[in-house]
Amino acid sequence: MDNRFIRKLENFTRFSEADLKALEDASAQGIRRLGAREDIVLEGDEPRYVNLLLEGWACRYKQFQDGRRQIIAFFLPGDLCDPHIFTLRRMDHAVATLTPVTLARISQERIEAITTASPRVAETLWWAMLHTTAIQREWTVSLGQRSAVERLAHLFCELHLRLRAVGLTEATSYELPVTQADLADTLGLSSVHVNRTLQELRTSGQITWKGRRLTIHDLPALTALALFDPAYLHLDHEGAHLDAH
Amino acid sequence: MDNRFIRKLENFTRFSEADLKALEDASAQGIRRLGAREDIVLEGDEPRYVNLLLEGWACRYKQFQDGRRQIIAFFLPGDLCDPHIFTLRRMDHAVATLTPVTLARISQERIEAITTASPRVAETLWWAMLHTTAIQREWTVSLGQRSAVERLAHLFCELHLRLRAVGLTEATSYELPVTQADLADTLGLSSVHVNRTLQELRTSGQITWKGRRLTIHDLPALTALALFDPAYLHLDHEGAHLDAH
DNA sequence: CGGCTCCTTGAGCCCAGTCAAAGTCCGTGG
DNA sequence: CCACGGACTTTGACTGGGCTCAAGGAGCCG
Repeated sequence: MDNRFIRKLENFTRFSEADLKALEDASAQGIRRLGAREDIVLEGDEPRYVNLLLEGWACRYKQFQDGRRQIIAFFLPGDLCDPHIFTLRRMDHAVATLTPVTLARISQERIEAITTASPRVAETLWWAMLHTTAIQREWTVSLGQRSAVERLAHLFCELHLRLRAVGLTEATSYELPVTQADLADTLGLSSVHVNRTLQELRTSGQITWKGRRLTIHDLPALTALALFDPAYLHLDHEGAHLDAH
Repeated sequence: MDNRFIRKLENFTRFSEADLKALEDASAQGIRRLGAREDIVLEGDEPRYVNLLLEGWACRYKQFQDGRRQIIAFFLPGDLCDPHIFTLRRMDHAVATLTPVTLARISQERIEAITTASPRVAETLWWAMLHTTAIQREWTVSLGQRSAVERLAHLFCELHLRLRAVGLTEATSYELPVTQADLADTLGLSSVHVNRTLQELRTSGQITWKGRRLTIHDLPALTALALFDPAYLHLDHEGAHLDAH
């Protein structure tokens, strides 16, 4: 299966044929391709569509007048930006691509149609939203309490599991198509310090990061260093009681 | 009106008599009183009820084995903890009181009943959840990009508007019933540094904080210092098109 | 009045930031 | 196939915001 969206959602529950068809149809609507570092949604925009990321990486961010920028979240393939965003009048943050991406645009009506048609799908979109907010909380914890190495290690562990959930990892490695400056804006560090912290992880033999591919050499050790507990991702088939068949 | 919950929700839309009755009834269920610094929900618990905070302050938090603690969110009177939390199997964080509180416990069935009975109420609970996650994003920005003074100033501005939305401010002041250590765990600072930063705000004439009451002497100046933009709180009657009558 | 808890202050240190320059990689065009 | 340019990474030297440790003060409650 190459539909990362459905693949992600099936980490919660297994769909029926009808569910699958409805989700496939929804993710084939309004396909757009964008290049790297393009804005998808601007702060202040009126929400018009739900954007579904099919390929590539994007991010939420907020930027101050003085240039400081915080990346608030990463969108990975299969991630849906805010299924209920229509309730709000204006976007309070921006969304931009990090790499070239493929997006689907899903209308409010279609979201309503597929959730009305299947309570299982409705519940699963709820789950996706709770999963997203749980990540946001964990980022709050990282920025508030973790040191530079811990933050970096934690992010690498999180990305490993999120990408694995959509089939985008090899055994111990994955594509990490962002710059050190992006990581700096994500982790609340300077890019110089991200660079030095990466070297610390490299020389201690924890990771390799060459030509966009990150390899984790000792995941248990990195997990311990990061104080990483995967429970908050809720990727462990928690909707088993809703499974089809 | 002394129902802070309804008062908060009416910052989004105006309810009908039937909506009001349903919400009043829901917030009168399973009333509990707890003292200061008691846990309401533990990390790892199975979610059983939605907790509605009627009086007092509480917080979400996460704590590491080594003692580091991050307060992830404040719950103020009228705040509802996670209306859809039942979808998840286990809590990935804890909730505790900061002051003595009064809580209502709302069951999953009742939440479903009132949202099914009134699409307006359903939409408003959606709004409340989006409001909460927007605050979480802004805290991410604060911890990632704002300096100590800016973080403190930003928090004071945010609390001012959130408390005003439920009628808990005087013109320029409000009750701030937390310790400097709590603020430290919220802002990712040490309590010593919070103390020094508070003095900076005091000696520059921005605030007074005596006997639990915080007074902001020049809100525009504090807003500017904090780079505070209230848009993310979405407290500006954004559901006007849904108003009853 | 004794004993909490919380706040305040001082001294010294360190993690991470800033500034600046050089090195590397990669795509593009001649 | 090489030269160029731009984006990104790496390194060095220095600075500073915020941390730690520690002790003393203030307020409050029984």
